[in-house]
Formats: sequence, structure tokens, C-alpha cells
Amino acid sequence: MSDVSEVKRRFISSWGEMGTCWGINRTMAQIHALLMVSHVPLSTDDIMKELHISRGNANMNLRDLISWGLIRREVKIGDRKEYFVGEKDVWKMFCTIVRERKKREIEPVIKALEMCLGEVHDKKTANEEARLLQSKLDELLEFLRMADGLMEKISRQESNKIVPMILKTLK
Amino acid sequence: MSDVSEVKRRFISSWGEMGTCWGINRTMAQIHALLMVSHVPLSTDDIMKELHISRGNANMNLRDLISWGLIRREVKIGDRKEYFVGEKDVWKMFCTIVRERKKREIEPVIKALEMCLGEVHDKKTANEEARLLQSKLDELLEFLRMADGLMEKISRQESNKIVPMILKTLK
DNA sequence: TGCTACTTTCAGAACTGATTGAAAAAAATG
DNA sequence: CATTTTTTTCAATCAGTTCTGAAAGTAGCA
Repeated sequence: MSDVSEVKRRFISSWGEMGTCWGINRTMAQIHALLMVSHVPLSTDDIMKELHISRGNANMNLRDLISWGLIRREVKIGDRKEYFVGEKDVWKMFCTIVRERKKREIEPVIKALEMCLGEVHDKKTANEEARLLQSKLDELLEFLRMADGLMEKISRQESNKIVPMILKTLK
Repeated sequence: MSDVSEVKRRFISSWGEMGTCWGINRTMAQIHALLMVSHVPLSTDDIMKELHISRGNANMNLRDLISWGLIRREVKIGDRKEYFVGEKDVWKMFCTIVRERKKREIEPVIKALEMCLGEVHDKKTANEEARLLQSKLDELLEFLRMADGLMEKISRQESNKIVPMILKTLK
């Protein structure tokens, strides 16, 4: 019984570590892990107690997880508290993360590159310097758009059939 | 002329921002950007001057970029200084990043999950709690192994033909 | 070998982002 | 509407990273 809790705790800790190196805050990843392996909805207080974190911290990260679409609120009738449940389908969870990272990490860079390119175009100083910069930015932009498209399509396929198929295709 | 520098500066700044939200330090991403759009090798001093950073900072992040395989040293004959050049092929750069992130972000979680699962197995307390945890961890592990395999294969194809092909396959 | 040019290291400063906890706000209850 | 319960906010604090700059280390050269 407490052995299982021990393993859970270990999993939560690893998932938190992973979050850290993915640029996601540790607590957010830990809450996510906790809700993934919990088969009952948990209240803010449950989460505070389990992870030894403050109310404010729990609240903030729960909001963030909801805004990512990785967990959702759930109300129990006859209980004022809010409860939270994690997305149970691993594939859906993955699609959500891909979509969200695309939006937060890829799209802004594409926009910025487009602006840079616009400006290089405007300059009529068609010197070597400008030409080289432009071709490099073009190349990067084309690449990022491709990555963007790939993430878009993968994340829209709400099925786990696609990746195995791709894997077969690739040598 | 200085217009081009202005655009360069903008690009470097965006790339640095991107680094930040990818969990990579800002300066490292900026140096990478600088070397990507520079058509000549740059010395540590060039980089310090361009980005207004200290020698220690430049040195440290140059080391890190080399360890990622994103830039390399280059020596000019008759010059004691070290110069640095960025990988010019965008596709190769991408493969490097995928490989590196897989190694740093996916593999450790797979190892941790395998350990957790090993422990759940050991416990003979075959209660509901343990069963549920095990099935969840199994699911996550299977998924991560798939992602790992995909990253492995994509990053081994040192060609930009693959992704367009995949894109065509997907609806 | 001593001189010079350059690179690396590292202790502390500065910065950034995460966390707390108490107070304010909001929502449910009777 | 007053009371109670729960959620949200936010200024202050804390922790972890990054950055600096000077000192130590290394390597080429005469």
C-alpha cells in the first residue's frame, strides 16, 4: 500500500524533473503527474498536502494546466470544493502538448522571422551582406513552417495509429 | 549597411527569446543565432562585443554549443585566436537538436519510468491501487518509447526529404 | 626560458522566475 | 443578507541560474 505511494512519489518526481528540462515549471509538471496517476479527482487541498506546496502555488499551476488543456475542473454535487482530473488518454495528452508548444514556441518565432525578412526586403541596399542574411532567414523560415505544419497535422490526428505508420515508412 | 545589422540584431534577439521558452539559456541561443547568420568565423572577442557579454559568459556558452554539436571551433593559420562557426545546414542543425533533446529529455524519463515499473512489479501486493498505477505507467512508457523511436529515425535521416513525405502521407 | 596572446575557471553579484501566505474577492448556504 | 467556505490575487521572499571580471592556466613564439 505505502509501497505503491512510494512508486507514485518517484514517478511524480521524475515527471517534475522532465518538466524542468522541457522549460515547464517543476510544480506544474508534478501536479500533472499526480493527476495522471490518480484515479479519483483531487481537490486543491489534496494536492497541497501531497506535494507540500502552498495554496497560491497550487492555484496558479492548476490554472496553467487548465489553460494548457491538460487537466479539467470537476464538481462533486453537495461539495463546494473544486476537484481536478487529468486527461486520461495519453495520446490526447500528447496532441495537446504538441499543439500548445507549437503555439507558444514555434509560431512566435515564425512571426518574428517574417518581420525580419520583411525588413530585409524593404532595404534597397542589395549588398552581399543583405543578400546572405536574407537567404539564411528564408531557409530558417521555410524550415520552421515545415515543422509547424508537421506538428499541426500530427496533433490533429487524434489517434495513435499515425506514428507507428510513420515509423514503418522510415527505413 | 547598418540597416542590415539592425535586422540581424532583431533576429538574434528573437532567437534568444525562443531559446528562453525552450528552456535554453538566452545567451546560448543568441550566440547560436549570431553564428548562424555570420558568413565568417567569429572570435570570442567578436562575440563579446556584438552581444555585450563578458568573456566568462561567452566562453561558457560557446563550450555548451560545441557540446550540443551546433557550432564548431575553427583555427586560422597564423592566428592564435580560436574562431567559431555555426552549422550551416539547417536540416543538420535540426537533426542535432532532436537527437540532443531526445538524449537529454526523453531517455532519462524512460529510464525512470522503467525503474518505477520494476518496483510496482516487485510488490506482490496486487491490489487495485497497484494495478491501476502499473497500467498507467505502462501506457506512458509505451508512448515515450514510440516518441523516442520517432525522434531517433527522423534525426538519422540526414535529409530534408522525409518530412515533406510524411506531410503528404498525413491527410 | 621568459614573454605575450589567448582561454578557462570561479567566487560573488545580479537577475529571473517560483513560491509563500495573508488578505481580498467570490461563491455557496441558510 | 450575514456567515462560512473556497478561490484568487499579489507583494514580499526565496531559490536557482546566469553573468561578470579578475585571476589562474595554457600554449605559441623568440
